[in-house]
Amino acid sequence: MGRAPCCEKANLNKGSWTPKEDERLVAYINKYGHGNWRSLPKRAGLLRCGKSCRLRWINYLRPDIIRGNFTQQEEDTIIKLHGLLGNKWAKIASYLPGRTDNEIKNVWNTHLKKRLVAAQKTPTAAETPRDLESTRTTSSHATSVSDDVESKCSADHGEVLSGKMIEILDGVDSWDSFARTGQVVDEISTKAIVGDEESRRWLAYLEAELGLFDGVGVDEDEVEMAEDQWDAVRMYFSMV
DNA sequence: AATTTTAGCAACCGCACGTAT
DNA sequence: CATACGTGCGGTTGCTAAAAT
Repeated sequence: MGRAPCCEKANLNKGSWTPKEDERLVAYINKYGHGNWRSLPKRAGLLRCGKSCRLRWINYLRPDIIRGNFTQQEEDTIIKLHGLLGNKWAKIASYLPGRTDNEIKNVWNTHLKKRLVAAQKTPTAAETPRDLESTRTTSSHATSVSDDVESKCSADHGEVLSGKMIEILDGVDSWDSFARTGQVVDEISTKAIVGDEESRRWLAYLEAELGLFDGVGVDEDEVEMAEDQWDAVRMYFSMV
């Protein structure tokens, strides 16, 4: 038995959202919350599929979205997390507050993948072989990078390492966990990370947490991690 | 200036997973 | 336990703007 379609397709708008539709969706969610996405369009008076509304909200209309170019550090983080996690865009996004899985996926496919391929052919100061080496601590998850780079990424360090790292990643629970360590004390800061300083500290935390960037820029005094989280990291390195 | 090609991005589609019944 | 349903994720498509010819 096939599943019923997620929504009645007839007479629903598709394609780009109009400002009017955006306005209506934002107004509704601000007032009532999204609740059940499937029934939201009808309640909000939108001729859209619930999935379409959800996507539009998550990727574009959410107030805590950071729009604009990715910083070098964000790009480095994506490259290295992709090396560990593969095409787990949602997981990667959870380590980059304000960025969406869709956006990260697009950046990867349009910029970073090409850069990695180019860097592999002609290593530069920015993408040295050592830099690339750190991305090769990866797993079988990776499937979408160019075959050349991807095969290199998956070959060297094996399943056990990445598996344990992923366990730690799951344990750390990304941004929310960071917030709970006391780096971010209030709900507003947690939900609307826009300050450079906040982002920088978060990325430093991430670096320390994952051993990214080969220790560059990591300052343990500044990055106060919960003791049990440091324990997880120490345990990881003792296992490797 | 007109046309073609390429790059970037928003959105759609189908599947998988978790949960309720 | 089986089924239906809601949600989230990842792959892919298609539109638009910019760059190249």
